[in-house]
Amino acid sequence: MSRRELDPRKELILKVVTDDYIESAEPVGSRTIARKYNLGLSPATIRNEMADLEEGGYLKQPHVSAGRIPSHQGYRYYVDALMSQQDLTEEELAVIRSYFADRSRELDSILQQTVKILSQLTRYPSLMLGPTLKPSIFKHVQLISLSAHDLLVLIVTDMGIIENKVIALEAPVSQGDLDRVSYLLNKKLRGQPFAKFKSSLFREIRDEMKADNGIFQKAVDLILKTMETRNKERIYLDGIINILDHPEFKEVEKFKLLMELMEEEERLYRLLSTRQQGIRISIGEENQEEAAQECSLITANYEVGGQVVGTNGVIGPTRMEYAHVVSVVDFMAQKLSEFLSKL
Amino acid sequence: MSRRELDPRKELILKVVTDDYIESAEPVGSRTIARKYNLGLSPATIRNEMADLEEGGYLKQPHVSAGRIPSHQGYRYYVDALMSQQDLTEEELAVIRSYFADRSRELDSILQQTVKILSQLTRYPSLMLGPTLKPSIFKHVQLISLSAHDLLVLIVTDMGIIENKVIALEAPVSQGDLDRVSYLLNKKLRGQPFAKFKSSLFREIRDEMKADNGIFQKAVDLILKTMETRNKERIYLDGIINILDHPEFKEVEKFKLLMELMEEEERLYRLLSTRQQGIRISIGEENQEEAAQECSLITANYEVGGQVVGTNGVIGPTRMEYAHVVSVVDFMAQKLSEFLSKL
DNA sequence: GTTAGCACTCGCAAAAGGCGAGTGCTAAGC
DNA sequence: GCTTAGCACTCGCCTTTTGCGAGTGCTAAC
Repeated sequence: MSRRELDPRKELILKVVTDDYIESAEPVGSRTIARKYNLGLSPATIRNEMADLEEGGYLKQPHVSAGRIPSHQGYRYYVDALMSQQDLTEEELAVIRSYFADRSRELDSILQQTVKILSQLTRYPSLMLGPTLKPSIFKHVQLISLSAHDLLVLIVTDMGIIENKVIALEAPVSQGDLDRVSYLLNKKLRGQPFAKFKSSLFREIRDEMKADNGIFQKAVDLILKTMETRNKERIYLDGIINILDHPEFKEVEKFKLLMELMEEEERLYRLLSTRQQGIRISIGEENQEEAAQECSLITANYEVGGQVVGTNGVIGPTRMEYAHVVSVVDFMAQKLSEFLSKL
Repeated sequence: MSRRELDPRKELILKVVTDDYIESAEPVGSRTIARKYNLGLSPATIRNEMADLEEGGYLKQPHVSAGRIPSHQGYRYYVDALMSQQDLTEEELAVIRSYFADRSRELDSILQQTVKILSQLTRYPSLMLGPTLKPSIFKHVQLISLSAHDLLVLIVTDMGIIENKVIALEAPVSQGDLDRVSYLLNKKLRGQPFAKFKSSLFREIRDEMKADNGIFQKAVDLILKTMETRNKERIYLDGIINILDHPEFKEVEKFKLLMELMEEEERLYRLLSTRQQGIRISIGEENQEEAAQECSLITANYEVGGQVVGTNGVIGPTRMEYAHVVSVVDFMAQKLSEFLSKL
């Protein structure tokens, strides 16, 4: 990316402007900088530099008689080259560590809690794309008769429940029969990684079933299809209110746009999903999603056994505490990876 | 309650004022009423009546030179005695009916969907308190080994999955052993209503287990405790953004208060939980919850086998379309009751 | 290249003014 | 005695005006 294309003094001023704006949410003027940051430069000099930075597209002025704020390009440069690394405080580390120390919960609530902690630590809305099935190991399938014609199918992986679906049957079946099917499926599949599930394996099972009992044909088909093409990963959200603490959302309309995005899983999914490794920062218009074009999104993928399985992240105004959030999101993804890998 | 304590003309005027204010969100004046509603009364007469209604506490003036709006007492009278019944439109009926016609989903997503439809039909945020365990029938328990020391416990009722928990074991156990325990528990419990679960039954099972295999003692204890004291019912939410369409929430602070409430399950639980039968309307300060004191809450309980198991409802400004929402919430609860009872 | 000085811009907040919807009161009418 | 026309009055709100101040760009001197 674009780095080291500005001379050191311009970089310094861009950094100071960005830092100050992130903190204050007010356009920052040359006087403020001179007074507050002791750079050994007069306001006039700073003004000249700022004019250059504006010409280069790194800063902009909301209106003529105001100070400067970073443009998207300015933020991008800041994030890529200027931002000072900010380590997590002891408290923050402690919160995350102690959270992951307690292991006796099921997957769903672990993820829900994770995203809650993420929003508490960053003070921004946070999101999470739940883990994919692929690298998991099949643990168990169970068919449970709910009524004469309804069948509950449970699929459990080494990480916990992944899928549960009710299937309507045409012909009634007894729990005993279901147990036999469950037993056979488990015998075939237990301990296998999902990644290995191939159509051939399913066909083999189906044929075996057919020989065994014809009436299960349809049910088994459905189950196998469920296993092959499972629903989208669940999306977890927390701390949406945090966004209201920032002046860029004081107008209800702005907030509403974002809130609408939050209520639509499909769009969130598109926003989050990427198999790119490591931390990802999308600033403003870099986001495809229109409602998020005045926002920045910081995400990191988490892994199980070296393979990316999900994403956690934080969304906020482009004027976001990048340094801090990057640290938290990164560390969180790391810990979550460790945690899930241990399961 | 207070009904028929106003003469018919005062009632008429209170009704007209309330209807108009609900629609327009603007204080309504005597001229407007005379012009718009053709009551055969001059503005002056209406003014006199309104002055009386204000003295009686049914109306109030936001400020001297404005029209009148209903007070909480006014809304209460309106709701109890004046509100005209508003039947659901054919479309609305169709939406709900066709929704409940499709049965092949699992409980959790049914409830999630229900609350979504509720908010779409009413255009207010809607809430739902998930069903309690009590009137359900135990269908299945399954112990699944996730790793050497982690055990997934699943409890399934006739309505679908209800509980799944990970339990840490001290000593490793094999899946085969777990299957045996599952089998025994199921033999004892399948088909029993949860309401019949008594400590004595559990003790009996535990004793039998003890004789069978000592190392399961602790696991079984945990499972039984889970069954006895299960977590709070889940709370479902949808359509929070709808509240932003109403001018009473145009100030972010007002909205934030409500949003904070929505993110705290504990408070929502207190707000919703009641075993009172039928429809319930809480207007403004009648709500205990402070954040909801400028709101009204309309809820109805749903039942399985004649026993109340959960609550669904809608929250909105006190200036709410009571008649319509009451119909929707009521019908929805009814259909949901039917649906769940059929399972 | 840096900086002091200065005229200029312009958003914003407070003050001023005018409008209009709505009221209460009074007195006349049915 | 209830109803209503008439009228003076109130007061929130919208618009306009005004003044302030933060900030700028330019110029000229260092």
